[in-house]
Amino acid sequence: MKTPVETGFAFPEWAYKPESSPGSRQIQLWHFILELLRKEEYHDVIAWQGDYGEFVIKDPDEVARLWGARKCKPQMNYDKLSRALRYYYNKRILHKTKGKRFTYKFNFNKLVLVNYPFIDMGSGRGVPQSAPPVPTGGTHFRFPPSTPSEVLSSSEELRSPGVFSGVARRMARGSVSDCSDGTSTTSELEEAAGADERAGGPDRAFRGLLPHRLPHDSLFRVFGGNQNPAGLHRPAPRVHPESLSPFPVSPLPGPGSLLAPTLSPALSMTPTPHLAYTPSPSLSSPMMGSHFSFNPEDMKHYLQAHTQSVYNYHLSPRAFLHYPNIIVPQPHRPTPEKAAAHHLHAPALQLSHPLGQHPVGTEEGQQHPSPFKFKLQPPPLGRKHREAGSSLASSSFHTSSLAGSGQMSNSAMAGGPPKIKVEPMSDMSEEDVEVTDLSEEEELHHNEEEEGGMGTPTACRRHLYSNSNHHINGSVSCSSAAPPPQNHPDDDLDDDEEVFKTPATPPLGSSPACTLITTMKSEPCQPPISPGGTRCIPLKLRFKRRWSEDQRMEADGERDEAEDKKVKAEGEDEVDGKKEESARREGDDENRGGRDGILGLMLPPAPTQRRSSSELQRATAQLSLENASC
DNA sequence: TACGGAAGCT
DNA sequence: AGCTTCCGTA
Repeated sequence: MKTPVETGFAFPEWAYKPESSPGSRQIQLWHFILELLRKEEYHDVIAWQGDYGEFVIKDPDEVARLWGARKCKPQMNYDKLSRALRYYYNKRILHKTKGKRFTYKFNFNKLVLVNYPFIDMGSGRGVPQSAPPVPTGGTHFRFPPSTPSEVLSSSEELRSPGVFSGVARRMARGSVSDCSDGTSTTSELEEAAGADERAGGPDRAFRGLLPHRLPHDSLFRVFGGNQNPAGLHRPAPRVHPESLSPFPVSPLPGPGSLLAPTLSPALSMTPTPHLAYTPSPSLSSPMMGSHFSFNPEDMKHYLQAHTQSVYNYHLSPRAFLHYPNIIVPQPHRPTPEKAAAHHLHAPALQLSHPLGQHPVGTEEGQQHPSPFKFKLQPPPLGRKHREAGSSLASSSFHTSSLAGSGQMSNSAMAGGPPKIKVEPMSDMSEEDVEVTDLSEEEELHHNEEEEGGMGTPTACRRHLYSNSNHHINGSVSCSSAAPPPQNHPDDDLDDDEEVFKTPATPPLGSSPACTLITTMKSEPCQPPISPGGTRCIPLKLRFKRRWSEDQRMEADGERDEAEDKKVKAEGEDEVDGKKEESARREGDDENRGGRDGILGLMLPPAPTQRRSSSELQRATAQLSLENASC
C-alpha cells in the first residue's frame, strides 16, 4: 500500500484558491494547515491523525506562532487561531473532532470542489495542467490558473499536485515575504519544499502524498474515502496512523481499488466517479476504461463525480451551478446507458455511482453546455441550526435538491429503513455515527437494476448520503424500490446537512420523481424510478428542481441563513433540549425518513422557482432531448 | 478547552 | 471574504 499521505497531499495551486478568495494571494489558514501537515518537519507540531482528514495540533502554540509568522501577526495565539478554525466550521471546511483535544478534521468535500474549480471541457484542448502526472495526453481538462501570474509558471506548478510544491510555496513566500520574522513559516516551509523538490521534483512530492501518483482522481477518491468517515470501512485506508494524509487511498491503483472491499461505500460513491473521471490512467480505468480521456463522457462522469461530492458532502448543489467555468462539451450526447455502463463496470463503484451520478452528473453535466459557476462554500448553517435543523425550516435544504436529494432520499428512504444509529444531531462527527444499513444489499440490487436498466442515474443519490457519512458497510446502494424511505442518518450533519435539507416541495416534477427529492420528504417512497424509463424524466425534473432551488437559494441564501440563525436563537433552547428527541420523532412521524438524518429531510415548503435562466432552459432542453432518446 | 457573537481590519 | 481580536459562556 502506499501511504497516501506521507507527506500530505498535494493540491495544485489552484486548490488553494478557493473561489472564496479569488484573487487573494494571502494564504488561507486551511491552506496553511495543509501545508504544515504536509511537511514532515512539522509533524511534531501538527499531524494527520485518526480519521481521514483528521489532524491533531500537537503544539497549538507553535502552530499559532507559525501562522502568525505567516500572516505577520505576531500576536497570534492559539485562541485566535482556533477562532479562525471555528470560523471554518461554518464554512464546512473543517469540523472539530469531538472529544479529542486540538483535533480537527477537514471536510475534503469542499476541498475537492476546490480542486477542480475550473474545468473547461468545452475546448477539447485543455489539459489539466495542474493535474499531476496526467496519463493521457490531450485532455479537455484544463485547470486555469487562478491568476495570470500563476499561469505563467503554470506548467510546472500546476502540474505538480504537490500542493505547495509549486505555487503554493511561492504564494506562501510572497505572502510572507513581508514579514521577516525569522521564524516565519514560510521560510521554513520553503526550505522544506525546496528539499522536496530537489529530492524529486513535484512528482516526487506528489507521489509521496498519494499512493501512486494520484491524480486528482485519486484525490477525489480519497476524499470520498475520507468522507466516509464513518469509519465504516476504514479498513484499508490508513496506512500509517500518523503521517497520513487524509486520504485513505486504496492501495489499489486500478479500478479494482475502487471496488476494493476495503473501500468504504462512501468511497465508491463519491470518489468512484471521480476516479473514473480522473486523469490518472490507473485509477480512472475502472469505469472509463483503461485510460482516462477527457472526452465528453469522461467529463460527464467527472462532473457527476463532482456532483456526487457535492451531494454527498452536503455541499449545496448550487455549487455546481455556480461552477465557474465548467463548460461541458456537448459532443455527442452521452447516453444514460453509457453512464450506467460505466458504473457497471465497476461494481462497487456502480453502487455508489448511481446515486452520485445522477445528481448532477452525468447527463445533466454533460448536457449542459452552459458554464456553471461553482460556489465552494455553501451557506453553512450553524451547527445549532443544523441540529435544530430539524426545525427545519430554517435551512431548508439546499439541497441538492435536485436529483441528488431526491434520489438520495429515495434510496435512503426507499432503501428500507436502514437501521441507523445516529447520534444526536448535535454531533456531527462522522466518526461518531454508526450507521447500519440493513437494506444495503437490497439497495444495491436495486441500484444495479436501476442503473442497468432504469438506470437512472438518479437512483442512487442516496448513496451519497450514506456514503458520505454513514454508510458503514460500504455497501452503498440505492434502493430503488425500497419502501420506506429513510432518511439518511446522517451523522455528520456538517457534511450532510445540506443534503438533507431539501426543499419540501417537489417542484417540478412531481411524478416519477421518486427519485426526486420529494421522496425524501415524506412520501413513502415511491418506487424511485420505475423501470420504465422514468429516469429520463427524473433527470429533467431533477435538473429543474435543482435549478429552482438554486435560484431560490441564491435569493434566499443569505436570508435563510439569517433566518436560521434567528430560529436557532429562538428555538435553540428548545431545540437543543429536544434535538434528539425531536429528531426521532420526526423520523417516527415521517417514518420514512431516517431518524436523525431525517431532520434534514424535513423540508420546508418548496420554494417557488423564482426565475429561470436561459442557460438553464437550454440545459433543460438538452436534457430533455437526451431523455427523449431514452 | 471549546464555542460563537460582535466588532474591526485588510 | 477571511480572518483577527476580544470576550462571555459552557
